[in-house]
Amino acid sequence: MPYAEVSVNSPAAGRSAYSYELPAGLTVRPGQAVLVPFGPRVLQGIVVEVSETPRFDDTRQLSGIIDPPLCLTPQQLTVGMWISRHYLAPLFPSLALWLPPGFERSAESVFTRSGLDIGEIPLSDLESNFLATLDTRVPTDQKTLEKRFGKVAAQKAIRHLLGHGLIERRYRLQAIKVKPRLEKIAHLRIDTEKAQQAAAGLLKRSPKQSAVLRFLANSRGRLSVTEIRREFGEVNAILSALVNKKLIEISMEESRRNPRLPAAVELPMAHTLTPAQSAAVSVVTAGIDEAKGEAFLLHGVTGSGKTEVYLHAANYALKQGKQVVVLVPEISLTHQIIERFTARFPGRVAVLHSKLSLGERFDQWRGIAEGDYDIVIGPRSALFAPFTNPGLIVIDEEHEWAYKQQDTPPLYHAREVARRLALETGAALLLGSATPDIETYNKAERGEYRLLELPDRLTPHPSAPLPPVTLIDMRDELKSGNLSIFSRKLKAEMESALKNGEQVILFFNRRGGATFIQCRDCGEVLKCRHCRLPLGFHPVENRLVCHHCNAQYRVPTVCPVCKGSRIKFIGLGTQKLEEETKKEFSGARVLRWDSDAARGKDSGYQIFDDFRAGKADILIGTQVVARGLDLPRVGLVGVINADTALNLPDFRAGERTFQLLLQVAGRAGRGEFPGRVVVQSYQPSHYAIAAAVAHDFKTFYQKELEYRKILGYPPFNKLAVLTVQHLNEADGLQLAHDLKKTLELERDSTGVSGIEFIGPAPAFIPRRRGKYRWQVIVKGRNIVEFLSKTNLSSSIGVDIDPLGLD
DNA sequence: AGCACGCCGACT
DNA sequence: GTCGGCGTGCTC
Repeated sequence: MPYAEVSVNSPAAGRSAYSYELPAGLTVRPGQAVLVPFGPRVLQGIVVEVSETPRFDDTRQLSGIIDPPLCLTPQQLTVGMWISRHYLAPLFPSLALWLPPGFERSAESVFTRSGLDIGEIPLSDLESNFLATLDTRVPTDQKTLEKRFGKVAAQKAIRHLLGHGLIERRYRLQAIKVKPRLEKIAHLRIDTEKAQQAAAGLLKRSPKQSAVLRFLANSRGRLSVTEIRREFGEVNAILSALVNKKLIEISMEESRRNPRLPAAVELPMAHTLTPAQSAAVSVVTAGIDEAKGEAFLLHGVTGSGKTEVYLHAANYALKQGKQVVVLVPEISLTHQIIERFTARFPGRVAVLHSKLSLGERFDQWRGIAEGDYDIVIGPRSALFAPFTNPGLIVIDEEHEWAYKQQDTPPLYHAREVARRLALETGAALLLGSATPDIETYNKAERGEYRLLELPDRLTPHPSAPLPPVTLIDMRDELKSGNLSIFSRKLKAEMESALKNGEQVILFFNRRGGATFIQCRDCGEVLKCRHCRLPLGFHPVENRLVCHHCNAQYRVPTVCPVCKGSRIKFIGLGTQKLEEETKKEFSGARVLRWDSDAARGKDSGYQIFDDFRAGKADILIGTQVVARGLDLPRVGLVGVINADTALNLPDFRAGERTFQLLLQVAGRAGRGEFPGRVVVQSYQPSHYAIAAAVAHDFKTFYQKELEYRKILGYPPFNKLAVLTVQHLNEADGLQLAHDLKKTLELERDSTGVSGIEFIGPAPAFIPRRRGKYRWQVIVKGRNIVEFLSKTNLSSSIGVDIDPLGLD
């Protein structure tokens, strides 16, 4: 008798599949979406395996196949299961990444009144009221009842009434969330020639009918009623007259909700490539042909034409009848790349992202599944587009942190999942960046990825070099009595740029602001004695705390290095910077673009467009202004505080700082004006800053790798963060200690070596939803293998390859 | 996530 | 004695 191992859509199912007996006559395939009984409910599930022997003795019968039928491909199934294994994530959500938007439906309770008489049973007013609202046949769902009687009261009443057998509970899946949209379509019942004749005949007596008929005939005999209405106004009577004359027919047809894509002019592929670009393209196209899932790292300085390489490689894959996935870090900031793809491949590009409505996302998904589109662009989730034969996966700005899923398991990294998907499907994987991730570059160096370089910058002036960078030591400014935010050099450069009609970008590094303490005389940042990571300040206890090992220190009054007394909390906001800028440059028009200013759906674009259109002279911004924005009138970029991000308690702080500085420097000199950059820093000799100023990725990479090696950070070890939560702070800490001890015992008893546990320490968000959170860091070679053998309680959060250790 | 089971305090 | 609070364990 056949059995199915099923991943069940219940938080309780965890990482395991459950065994079900197949009812006689029913066959299912691995990947199939099914319904299964789970406790008192019937839930959604995905078949992961079909076998003759169950993994569990006491099986129940599988309920049936979900309608309409849906089945993951073997590759999708394999990748989904890999995600669950590798990230120690629950199985169903890992597989569900492939499911159409709105597919997941949980079970809800519904109630009917039983035939039982109330008799002597004591009921409160609310309970009799509650009972009266229920029908004996038509069930009412719990949500409605909770809305009417209040959540707690309803639950109490349910319990009481159920206990006395006055009501009955059943379960059903939530209502379907999205349906295909139906649209009224008018089409001709006669050929277009006859329709033209009929229209001529109608011209005298019914001119409007005649016009509508001609309009239809001129539109290949098919139009939606909405379109006709847009042209002629209210047309219901006219259409029904035409229907009565048996000239046309009206039917309901499925239509697509189309998200608005940037309107783009069609552009041919004719663009000539530089020798470096065409060399890269031919290597990638060979990879597409070989279909072995090879990975390529395209390392190209800002403005070296990486997108053109993507476009040519994509064009090649499409010509082979294959599909293309293009991942971008955040959809809202990358509409330039969407524009270029839609211009080159009009009508073939689907966009999938969370700002679309559920209906739009559903329709894009269906369009992809039905072959209407063969390119998809979107953030990390676009990787899970339902392509049957992907030939190329592009990850633009592959170093970006947005590719790591945060908060909701599975906490996957799109780059790593794309690697698995490429290996499974044979698609070529193309990672692009001006500042590759250290781990990615390390893989390229070791030959796991193939390195492609674009060393030259393409600007209107073909040989324009990278913009010269001046590094200002802010300690010198202080010593010479300049207490302003602006160094003398930056101020002078800004004045001359403004006089020259150039635009200026001021980059302000928000990350790390006010969380660390620095000496304004020598630039020293207070660090943990054990971990060498900057200490965070906890105002409540007035103490300095290491977020790595939880060591605590008193706040010193003098600098431990230079004995100076000007120890300061670094705290400057963009708003303050805006004020200061307006004060110092009174004639200039200033715009601010940070996450506060860009809250609204489109206001980010708005600020960008305004600045690009020359409506302001100075743009002040945080991370967002560093992205790949093309602003041709920017001559000068000023970095207000290059080093604040260096002082985050995070081993990737150096990498992050380097990436940001290089990106922001790349904004200068992309058009009419020669670019230059002024970088202000309290730690100008730090290798991340020195290398960024020299535009020298290689040197930075080597220095950073040395540092990672000494401290045993990735790529030399793998990391995981385990988080425990508890309502009580001390109990939570105790739990975390217990966890660490259990894991240490486990490690020692199984003879595993090279794994260490650090902490417990407060999590970066030490309290969330009323619960205190403590974390234990796991560091070592085979930590995933080790952790999956231990049976961690499901209440412990696991983050494999965390972004930072903060 | 729910829900059942089961053990302790407040009350008829 | 009973009702009902929420700690613990289970769902093939």
